[in-house]
Amino acid sequence: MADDYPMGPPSTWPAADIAAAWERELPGVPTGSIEVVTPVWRIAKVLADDRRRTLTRLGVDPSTLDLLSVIRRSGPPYELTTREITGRTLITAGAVSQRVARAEQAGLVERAPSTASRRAVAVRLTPAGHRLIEATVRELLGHEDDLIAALTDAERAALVGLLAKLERTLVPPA
Amino acid sequence: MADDYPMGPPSTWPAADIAAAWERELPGVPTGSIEVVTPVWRIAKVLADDRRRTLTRLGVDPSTLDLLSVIRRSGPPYELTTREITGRTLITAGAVSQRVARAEQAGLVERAPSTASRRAVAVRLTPAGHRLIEATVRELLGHEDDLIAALTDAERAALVGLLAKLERTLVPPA
DNA sequence: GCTGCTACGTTTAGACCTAAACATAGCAGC
DNA sequence: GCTGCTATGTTTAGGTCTAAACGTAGCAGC
Repeated sequence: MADDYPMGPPSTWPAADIAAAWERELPGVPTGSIEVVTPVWRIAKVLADDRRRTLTRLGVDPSTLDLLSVIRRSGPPYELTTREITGRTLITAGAVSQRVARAEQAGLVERAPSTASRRAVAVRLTPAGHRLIEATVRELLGHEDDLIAALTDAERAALVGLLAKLERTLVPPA
Repeated sequence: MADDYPMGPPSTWPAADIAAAWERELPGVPTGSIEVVTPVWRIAKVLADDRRRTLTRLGVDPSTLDLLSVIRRSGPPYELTTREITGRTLITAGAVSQRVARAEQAGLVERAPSTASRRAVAVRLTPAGHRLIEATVRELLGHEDDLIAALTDAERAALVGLLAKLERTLVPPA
C-alpha cells in the first residue's frame, strides 16, 4: 500500500522509490545499485526511442545509421571489414552480416574482397551511402546535443568522467 | 588512417575517440553528446548482458523477472493490473500481455478479474512465483551491487544525482 | 603437399519486442 | 435504452537481435 501513488500517471517512478520499496518488502536486500542501474536503462531507452523518431523523420533506421556511421568516421577509404565493424559496435557478427545485407540491398554499401586479409570482406560506402550519412549525422548529433543541453558544462564534464570510470570498471580493459 | 588503432582488440573504443573522429571527418559537427550517449548505451548493454547471464544461471529470464519484481515489490496483495504493470515498466501494453501469458504458462502468476475496475485484469503472484522472485532478487541485487562497487560512495552519489537530473530533463515530469 | 586448426563470415532457428488492428466492456448523453 | 466514445487488454504481422550451426579459406606442422 505504501506503493500506491495517488493515481500514478503512466510515467515511471523515481529509482529511489523502487529501492525503498524493496527495502520495505525484503529488508536488508542490497539496493545500492538500483539508483544507478535503473536510470541508466531508462536514459538509454529514452535516447534510443528519440533517435529512432529522429531517424524515421530523416528516412533511415538506427541499425543502418550505425553501420554507415562507423564506416564513415573511420575516414578514407571509407571501408571496414565485417570483423572490424563487429569490434566497433555492440552487436554480434551475425547481426553485422544482416545489417550489411540490408544496406547493400538499399544500395548504401557494397561488399568486396578485402585487400588486407584475403579471407576478409571489405564493406565500403557507395556514393548514395556517403550522401545519406552526411545528410543525417549533423542533424542527429545536433539534436542529441540539444537533449543534454540542460546540463551545465561542469555537470556534463562530471557525468562524462563518472560514466567513463564506471564503463572501465565494468569492461576491464583486457 | 588516424582511425587505425594498432591492431584494435575486439573491445570498443573510448567515446572520446569517436567524437574526435567525427570532428576530424566533418569539422564543426556538434560532438558534445557523444561522450554521454555512447557510454550510457554501452553500460546499459553490459549491465543487461550481465543480468541475463546471472538470471540464466538462476533459471529465469529477464522479462519474467521484471514482471515478477514489479508485482512483488508493490507489496500485499501482490497483484497489479496490466495497465499498472505497463506504467511501471519500459515496455508496451502488448508486450506486458505476452509476458503475463508466458509467466502464467509457467505457473508463476495468475489472472483474475480486478476488484477495483471491472474491465481490468489483475495479475497476481502464485506461491511458485513468490518462491522464485524471493530466491532470485537478493542474489541479483547483491551481484549488481558488486559490479558498481569500484565507485566510491562519493562517486556513486554524484553519479546518481547527475543521472537523475539527466533523466528529469529527458522525461519532463508532465 | 596432406591434415587439422583457426579465423572469418553467413545462415538459420528462435525469442522478444513494437505498432497497429482488433475485441470488449463501461459510460455519457440524448 | 440506443449510440457512440473511451479505457483496457489481446492478438497479429513484422522486424531485429542472439546463439549456434554451418561453410570456407588460409595457415602450421609434419
